Amino acid sequence: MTKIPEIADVAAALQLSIGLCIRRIRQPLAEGELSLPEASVLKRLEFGGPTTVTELAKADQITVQSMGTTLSALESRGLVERHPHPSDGRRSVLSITKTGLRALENKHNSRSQQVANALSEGFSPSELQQLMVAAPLIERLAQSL
Amino acid sequence: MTKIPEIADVAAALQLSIGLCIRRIRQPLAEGELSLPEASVLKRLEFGGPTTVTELAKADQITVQSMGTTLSALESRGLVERHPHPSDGRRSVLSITKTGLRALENKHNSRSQQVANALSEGFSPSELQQLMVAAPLIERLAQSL
DNA sequence: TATTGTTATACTCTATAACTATA
DNA sequence: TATAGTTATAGAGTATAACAATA
Repeated sequence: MTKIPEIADVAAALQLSIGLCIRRIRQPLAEGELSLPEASVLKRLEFGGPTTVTELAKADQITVQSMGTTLSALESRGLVERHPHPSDGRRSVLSITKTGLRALENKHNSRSQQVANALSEGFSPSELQQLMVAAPLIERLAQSL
Repeated sequence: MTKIPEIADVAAALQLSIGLCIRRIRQPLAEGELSLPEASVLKRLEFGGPTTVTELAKADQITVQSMGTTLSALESRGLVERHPHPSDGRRSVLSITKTGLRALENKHNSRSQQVANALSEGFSPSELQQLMVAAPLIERLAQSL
């Protein structure tokens, strides 16, 4: 019989694990690597097509200004391009460049890929299953903070 | 039959959920609240008793210098105290103060408590169980990054 | 020499505030 | 007025480098 866990125990366990994740993932990247927010933006542009700063900010639940910072960094490295919106002069339309697509393909240049590599090397299928189940729960937790 | 999840799917799901957690938890705290690293230090001092900067840094897997920053902030708010080590003049011994203990007790003044509150309000026992199973896996993932 | 700790500096990712330009 | 975006500034949490004091 599986015992119902105490809230405090779950909270403590998650804080420990997620806290460590935060610290690890946040560590400085080597030259040219993609940070988590950068990879997130590039993936959205790859799969969702060209869009605006405001839409990208909404998708990642950060402010427009913060998204602007990330986009400027990506633009200066030639990974995204800014074009004027055809009908609305206020907007800019962002799209991923060929260089950006190549950056995403590289298996070692992003935290995303490092996560994937770590998973494939150190976890069993049933553990992957358990992580898959937990992911949406963690997202819901984040949403409610 | 539960399907074995694709590595890429697990990686993407975890990035989304943990990434959002990172952004949420990192948001500025209200005056006097405890940040995640601050609460972590206070809890260690509460349960593990007085110890040194180096030990605390090891426990949270950050550099001594970074831990020093956190401790200085806590000290200036009167939540921890620094005392000379009895036999080794190089070391300082940190301990939690009564004010620090009171800060930990307050149910609303830390990210930790916010996590606990969110869990108790929005998750079923079986979901808590699933999170409990995932926590050590996430920690192992973080360790291997 | 090795260990403990501090100070100085910088980086990433985020925020708020104030602004310009367009609708 | 409202919306889209930029620029300026600040803050949290980390890092590395260089140093002083003690073992």
